[in-house]
Amino acid sequence: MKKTIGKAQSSADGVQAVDERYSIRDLAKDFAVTTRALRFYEERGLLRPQRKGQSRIYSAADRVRLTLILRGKRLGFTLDESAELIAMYDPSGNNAGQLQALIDKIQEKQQRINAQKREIELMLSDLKEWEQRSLKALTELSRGTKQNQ
Amino acid sequence: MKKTIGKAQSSADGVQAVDERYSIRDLAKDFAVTTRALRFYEERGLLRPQRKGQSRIYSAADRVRLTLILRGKRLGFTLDESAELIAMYDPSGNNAGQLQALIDKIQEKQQRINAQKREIELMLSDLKEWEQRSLKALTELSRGTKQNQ
DNA sequence: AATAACGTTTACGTTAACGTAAACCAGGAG
DNA sequence: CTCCTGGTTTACGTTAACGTAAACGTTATT
Repeated sequence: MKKTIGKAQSSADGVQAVDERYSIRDLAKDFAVTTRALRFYEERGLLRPQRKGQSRIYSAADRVRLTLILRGKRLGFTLDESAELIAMYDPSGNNAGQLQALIDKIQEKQQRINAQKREIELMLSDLKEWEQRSLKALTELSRGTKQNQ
Repeated sequence: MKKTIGKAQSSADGVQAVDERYSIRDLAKDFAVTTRALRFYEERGLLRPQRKGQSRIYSAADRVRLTLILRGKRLGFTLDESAELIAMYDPSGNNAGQLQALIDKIQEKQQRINAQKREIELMLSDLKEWEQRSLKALTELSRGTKQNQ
């Protein structure tokens, strides 16, 4: 029932070679996105699958990237922001400065979310206060009409 | 130094008539939005200023609405959502069901925000873990090169 | 050979929330 | 009368993140 394409690679140059290969449909199904979206992410530089002829072939690394993209979306990042984040996550130009910058960027987002949280809490307490007042007004009104019910 | 237009209204029909009148520029300046935005909000039914000839005249009530619109934006609501919220806030079709629905809607948003908060906390703890590992790798590397610095 | 299933590229369409002119009116200053 | 300032309407432009064809190229199966 495994949906891998071709055969697994047992590369001679070590590390773990669990490099399964997925078609664009596989990824789309597994992550519940459209193929259009996947091609779009590639067009925007967020994914770089290999090619076998014309067709795209995605690796486990691509799945990780996609995971990050989608996580970014859930957090309200734009694709460009996610691109940045991924580039920093990537152990390519791996100096610690990048990592710290990444952390900073995410903490910024955290601030915004906390601010939102506070605002929405204020809004809710406002509303519940109103609710109390409305209820009180209603009961008084029903008393005014001499137990209408 | 008051930027009111014309004279204040002392309406005979009671309540508080602190109805100051503002031009579109006044509102724009006070809330740091463009006049274009204000006209746009009106076009979308979020504001309904009076007219004096062609010109729009905004009241204190309009300022409240605008406040809600902007608060909505900060919370990530679309204009349509804000429109709903404002309609519910508005003591026009004032039955308590509306109010409860409004509270529900906002609590939904609250859930989403809390979810985001959790996700971002996860991300951060992940990143900090990585950071530790990177640092450790670096120190070991420098020990390997026999205190290179 | 024909059909189906899956892939590709190219390109125009869509929604949201305004930005950015263009063209025009109204009234007060000089 | 002319110019400025500030307001108005109409309407096309813009960005983001894909959706939705259209037209066409592989295999594999019937």
